[in-house]
Amino acid sequence: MREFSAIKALNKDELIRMADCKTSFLVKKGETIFGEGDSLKGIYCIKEGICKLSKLSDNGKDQIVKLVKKGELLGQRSLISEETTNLSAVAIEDMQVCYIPKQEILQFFNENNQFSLNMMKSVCGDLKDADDNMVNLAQKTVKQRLAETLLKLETDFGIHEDGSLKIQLSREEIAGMIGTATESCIRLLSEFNKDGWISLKGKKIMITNKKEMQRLI
Amino acid sequence: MREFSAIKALNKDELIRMADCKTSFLVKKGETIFGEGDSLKGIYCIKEGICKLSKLSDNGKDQIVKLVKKGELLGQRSLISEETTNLSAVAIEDMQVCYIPKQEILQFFNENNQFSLNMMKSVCGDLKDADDNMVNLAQKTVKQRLAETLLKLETDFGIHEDGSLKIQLSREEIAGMIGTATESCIRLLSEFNKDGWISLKGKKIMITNKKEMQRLI
DNA sequence: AGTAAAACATGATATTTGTCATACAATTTT
DNA sequence: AAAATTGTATGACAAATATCATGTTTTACT
Repeated sequence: MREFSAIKALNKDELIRMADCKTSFLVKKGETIFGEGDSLKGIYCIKEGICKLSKLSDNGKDQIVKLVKKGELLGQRSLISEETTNLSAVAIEDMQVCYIPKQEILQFFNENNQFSLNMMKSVCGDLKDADDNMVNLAQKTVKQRLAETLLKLETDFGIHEDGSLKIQLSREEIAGMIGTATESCIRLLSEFNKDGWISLKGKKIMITNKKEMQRLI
Repeated sequence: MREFSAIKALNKDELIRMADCKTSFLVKKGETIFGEGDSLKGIYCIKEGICKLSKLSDNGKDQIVKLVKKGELLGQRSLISEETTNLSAVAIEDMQVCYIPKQEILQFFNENNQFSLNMMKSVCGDLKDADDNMVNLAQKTVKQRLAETLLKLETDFGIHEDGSLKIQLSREEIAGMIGTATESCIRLLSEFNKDGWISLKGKKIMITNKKEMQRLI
């Protein structure tokens, strides 16, 4: 029961604790948690790992809408709207995920207003991010978007001891975040590398001149 | 009191009815309801008219994120998140708007779960729209976005007896919706006109070949 | 009504970005 | 370990779009 009162606060740590009383399951890198158009009977809580929420466009490219990490929920929008999902969720690294049935969530809604309010805040946060993102996609150059995305990846997911980004994305995935062709993304990464803004060592990306990159945005 | 129970359902009509017990005020075309970064102490309910929610980008262009019409609320996101607004709200035509203080809204949240749930659904709907929009902005051509936007304007706001769009937007505003330069927008409208997909009579826009436009998207 | 300002339109040109082709490197499979 | 697949890289070119310039039309103003 202690865990159930914890979910009401919807803090990341507490949410994970609540999730502990659920049996979590492993989702391996590249595996799908749910696909576009699935109808969900509950939501998922991420106990470990990162996944991408993306939507396949008609031109065959996968646009990444959001990266979701430990302590966050997946599928709330669909559950609340009582619609099928508009996005797919695919693991970017191995994950531990647990499932909370719809029924249980609705019970929280009814029993505790603070829970509703917190859930609403979370969705509102997503909405703000989406709006900001829209403006960037519409008004900024690919170069600016790449710089901004790299900086955001650093702040959101941190760096290793050697300074390289902890999160590992393929060039195609980075392109999918900034909304450009993979080749363009690769080209710009090379350019940033030559300019000394970043340093590319194999798969690893290290931001070496944050100032200049921020100035570009 | 009947009106207060009505807001809990958050139907558009009922919401307007509730708003009736508030004194509404006139906002003239072009006037601002709130600007970016304002901190709101309540939300607005639109009883009549349409406004645009937009964000000014660094390049000086105004990106329109959403058009809001009769029966919809303004400022919920900011109120729920307890943050300053990230968008500005400007009237596109003369409006009748009424103001509901924060306190009153919070009371509804506490007293009635259905109200919370409905508010949440509304925000979730906005989030879905925003996500879809992101994908369009990132992956579709300006031409496709223009066609899609025109069709959406027709379904969302209807047409006059002569078949022309009821909503009147400047070329600059249309450009701001699809995320392009005003000149590019004008050029494409001319092209659509020449191709017989639309018909331009002064300010009026009439869609004359819906099929072809849908095929493009 | 006459003037100023804003909105609309279009051409010429530059820039950005996408596409296609090809090559090499890294990873996975057999 | 070899072969096959996938990811990364880069050049050449094409297409899309932005920018700048300029003219016309419409709207707003006093």
